[in-house]
Amino acid sequence: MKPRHLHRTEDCRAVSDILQRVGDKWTVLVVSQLGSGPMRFNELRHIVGGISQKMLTTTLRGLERDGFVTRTVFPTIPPRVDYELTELGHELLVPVTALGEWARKNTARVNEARMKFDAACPERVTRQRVASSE
Amino acid sequence: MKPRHLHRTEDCRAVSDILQRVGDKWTVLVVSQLGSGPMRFNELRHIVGGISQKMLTTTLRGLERDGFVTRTVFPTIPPRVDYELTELGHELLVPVTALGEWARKNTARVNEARMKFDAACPERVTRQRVASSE
DNA sequence: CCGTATCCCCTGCGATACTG
DNA sequence: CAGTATCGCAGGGGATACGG
Repeated sequence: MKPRHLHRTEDCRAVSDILQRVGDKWTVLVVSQLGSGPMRFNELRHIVGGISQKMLTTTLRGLERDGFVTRTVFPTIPPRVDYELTELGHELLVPVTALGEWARKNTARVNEARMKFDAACPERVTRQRVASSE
Repeated sequence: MKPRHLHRTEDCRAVSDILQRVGDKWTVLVVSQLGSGPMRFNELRHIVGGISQKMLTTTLRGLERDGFVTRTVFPTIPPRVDYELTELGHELLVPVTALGEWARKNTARVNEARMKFDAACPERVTRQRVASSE
């Protein structure tokens, strides 16, 4: 591993790749819930709320593929499937939770900035904050 | 603020919202570069590499709206526009960088998991991946 | 109960061309 | 130089219906 900070493009791509996994609509919500312990499909579905079974399946498949969760099938009737965070998944949860905490604390600031921006925006074209004059 | 951990849906929505900003294709790359100091439009465009002017504009607008960067126009000819991280932007960079570091360190593990999954996949998935066109 | 398959809309995003 | 406007495609993601 090179100690050089050449985050030009090469290295950042892979990082950006993982960041996008984290950033997609449901991943974080699902992983957060699984942080409390293993959970069944519909249990997860109910707790997350608003997620379709298609997207839950897709999300879980992605997480499984990336090695963040394990999928355990109990060949019973009715069938039962448990999802659980792997070691890697728990490790991921650390920086993700930190970011989540930051987000939670700063939501107000972001919303305020948005309202301010939207309020100054309506003319769209004349929205320039010039450096010197005006 | 309630001390209860009712991260059911209410709170997590806003968090997920910001997480998606962070997770979109270019935001992190742009913000990272701006972490080094203010930068001009094309300068940014060149360094990030592979981003279209449309997406750079869109990304920067979003970041500006959320209060993460400032946009300063110098009414000169040719025009010059500087983008710079705000205090909020710098603060965001902290947890984002932490997550980025984690991603950088664990890219190999994720890739390994992916290859393993893809290798073991055809047995459990009913439908095989058809050879893509080309 | 746990999925997969289909349809379909909507948006992200790239390519290109044009202004101030 | 720093955008905006328009087009077009590919993929995300919801609703629904069906299968093991």
